[in-house]
Amino acid sequence: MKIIFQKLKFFVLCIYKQTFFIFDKHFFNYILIMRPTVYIKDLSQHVGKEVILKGWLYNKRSSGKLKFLILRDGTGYVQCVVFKGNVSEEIFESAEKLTQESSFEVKGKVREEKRAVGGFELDVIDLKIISIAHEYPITPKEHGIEFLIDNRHLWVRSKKQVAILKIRHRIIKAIRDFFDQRGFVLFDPPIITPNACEGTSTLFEMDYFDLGKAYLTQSGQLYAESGAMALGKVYTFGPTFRAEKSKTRRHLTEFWMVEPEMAFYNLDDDMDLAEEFIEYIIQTVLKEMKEELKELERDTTNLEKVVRPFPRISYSEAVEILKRKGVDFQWGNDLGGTDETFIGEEFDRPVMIHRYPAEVKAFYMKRDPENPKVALAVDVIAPEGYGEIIGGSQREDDLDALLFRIKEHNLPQSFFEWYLDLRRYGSVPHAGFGLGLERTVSWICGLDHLREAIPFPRMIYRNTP
RNA sequence: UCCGCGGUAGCUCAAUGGCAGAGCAUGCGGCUGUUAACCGCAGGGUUGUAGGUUCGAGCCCUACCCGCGGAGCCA
Repeated sequence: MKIIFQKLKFFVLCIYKQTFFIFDKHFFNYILIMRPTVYIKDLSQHVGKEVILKGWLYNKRSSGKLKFLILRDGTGYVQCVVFKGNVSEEIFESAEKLTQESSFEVKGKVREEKRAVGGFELDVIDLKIISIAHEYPITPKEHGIEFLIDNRHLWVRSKKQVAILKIRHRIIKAIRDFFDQRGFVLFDPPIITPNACEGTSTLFEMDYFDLGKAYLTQSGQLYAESGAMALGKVYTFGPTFRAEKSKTRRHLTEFWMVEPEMAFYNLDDDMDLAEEFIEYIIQTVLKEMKEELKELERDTTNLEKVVRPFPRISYSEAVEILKRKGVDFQWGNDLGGTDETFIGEEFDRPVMIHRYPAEVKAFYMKRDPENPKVALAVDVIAPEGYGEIIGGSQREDDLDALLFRIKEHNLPQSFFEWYLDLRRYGSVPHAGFGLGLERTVSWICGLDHLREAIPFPRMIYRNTP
């Protein structure tokens, strides 16, 4: 504001009804300065008062001398009523000029109005156009997914997308609150890594100066183990990358994952934490994001059932369920997406499947002392067909056993020397898991595709906008 | 990588092998309570690309490009 005053000597400052006006020397144009700032979500506190709102035109309807402007400001939507008898000719024409998504500020009196969406309405006294929008591509009619994704930078303005993104934000906050309240320390792993973490997935490769190839991380877990040995309980939370040419609604090439890692935890402790974690996320979102879930028309009856304890079955029991359902399944194979859906259907809340055949799981998972054929691993399958949202395990803490696994998987031992050091210097039993953020968002919001669960999805055939 | 489906106006979609159309959006006009408002008028097209069959192709055939859905892999 200082700059404006210095540059424009001939401007006059006026204060009228809590609003500052700066007029130019002809008293022709003026700039409104909001005092106080009012957002649509707070309108209930201003009933009967004059306020100034700033935002964008979501939709417009008119009826002769009456215009209905639906304003959105990111916090909500409100219908602004412009009646020709209440405003100057100039203001009425301004309202006429507004196109979809034009930005403007509007001054008016707040009124409770049952007929309007949101329950409040603004009787417009003054209106100032900030910028007239060009013809907006996303019309109030339906669009195809290709077009919407092409226009993702604009699509995020749409009601459902706003609701999803707000729920995503709340889930992230719930995740952080959960761990922070339980003595976990955030421990950020590197994004650029010298080797494949689990040795199997295809990674995004890059040239790293004179050091040869480097890769985008597919998991922060190995680094988190280092953190757990330093800080006891840690969690990582960041983007991870998979170059797999997956082409399904359950996959992105770039996605966010939260990975807690705890010293002195065994598999049972790990499962206890995982179910408490999921319950916390779901119940928090149900309690605090009612409006957004309603906007998404999400039937929350199934989500409400997500309370501890969750059913825990072994992989072998899962195979029995599949066989009982008539699925041709061989003990030893990994569970596919459809298998998971079949098993998920058996329960009304997330199901934990533990003790998988060691051969289908990663090298760092500890074998079950009571049955060396299985690893102390656990996957949590979300209901309603949303599939695996958590994968975790107790880690191999014995140096010799881990060395054997690395050789068995043909992994280059030199890359894992630092990881082996964690077993050389005060090894302890420890465990952890990873939760896929977008799958969680997708499940809670009832989405049919992961691409709507992240602002800018990265998929095999798309890296724009 | 494999299997299936699709590509027509800015968008969503129609169109027996026979004049390329509608709704929304845009522009102009009308309406004092609209809720994806409504009513009237107008502009808007190299039917993904390249070949082929045919008197005639948006439609049939071939190749390619792009996208969507699924499988595998995984969170």
